Amino acid sequence: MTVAPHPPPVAFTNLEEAIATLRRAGWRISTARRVLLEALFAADDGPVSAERLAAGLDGRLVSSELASVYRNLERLEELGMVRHVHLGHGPGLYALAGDETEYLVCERCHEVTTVPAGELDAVRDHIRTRFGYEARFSHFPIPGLCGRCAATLPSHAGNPPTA
Amino acid sequence: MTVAPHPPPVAFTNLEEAIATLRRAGWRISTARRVLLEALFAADDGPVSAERLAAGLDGRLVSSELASVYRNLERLEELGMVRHVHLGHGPGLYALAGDETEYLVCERCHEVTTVPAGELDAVRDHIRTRFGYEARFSHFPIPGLCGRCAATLPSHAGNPPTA
DNA sequence: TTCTTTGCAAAATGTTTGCAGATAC
DNA sequence: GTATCTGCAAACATTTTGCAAAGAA
Repeated sequence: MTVAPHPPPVAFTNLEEAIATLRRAGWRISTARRVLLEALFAADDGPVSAERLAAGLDGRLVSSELASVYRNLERLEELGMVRHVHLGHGPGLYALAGDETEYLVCERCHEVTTVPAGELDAVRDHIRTRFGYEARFSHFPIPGLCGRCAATLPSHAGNPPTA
Repeated sequence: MTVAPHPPPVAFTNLEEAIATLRRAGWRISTARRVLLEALFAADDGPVSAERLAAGLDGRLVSSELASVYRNLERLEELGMVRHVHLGHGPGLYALAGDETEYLVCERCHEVTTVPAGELDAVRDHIRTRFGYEARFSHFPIPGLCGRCAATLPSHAGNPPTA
């Protein structure tokens, strides 16, 4: 299975632009695709599972076939219009590219801390300099322990103050 | 400054010590468990899937039941003697705790860069200071692009086909 | 008309669970 | 003797695939 590269900037800010982009890329615009894009645009509470997309965001929108949703998400990701993250052990969660929010996830209490794009640039710079590696925390999140859990933990090491 | 992340330090350096630790924790030492520990100690080429452990590292050792392997790995992990990583989309990979090697994985070519314990301390410090969060890269790796792929990639333009 | 895409069903993959019998202590 | 563990089979969750029919261009 293929993991998408850095999403190229396929410009689009609304449904019609997205559709135009797909047309330009030679895609046929089926109902299933239009509906999937609508769901992606309508998903305002962060990345969404394929299942929830297929269910029309729990019934708010027209629902569609899970298999087609997966197929289209995969191709949209290759195109750079969609990305997906794994927050913990559940299903992958998908979102329109462009929102490059990153995540810190607590392994213990599963708290998810949202990190606005750019705030990890210093970390990325460090990793690039040291390891020649262009880190991207938007596919897998950064796992670890939130301040609270780290403080609670049977302290065997210098654990962080609850910042 | 930064010390071992998550797993509590359950001390053991060989099979017999590990078994003694389990006994102390009230575990019964079944053949399945002994065999699993043997496989974990014998796994010298990095973290191993449950399936490969169950297969006695491809036949080199006695094989055992996959379900039991999962059950025991889970409990060993709770005890802090085992940890697991997800490198890419395959099965989880397990290793004895103590080796806190971390990983950088290229999303493009799947190259895995091994990072000796401690070398990401600066990154961890930064994240702790900034977000009050004790990062641990040994469960999910840091994803991104290796130097070669990042160079190949028309920095955020164009869309190379994913292999 | 032609080639892509869908919908459905079935398979594949990775992991978890229920339970009766085996086994460590 | 008894509570823990195992082995097996079946369930489960997520994702992928094959294929005939539908539909976009």
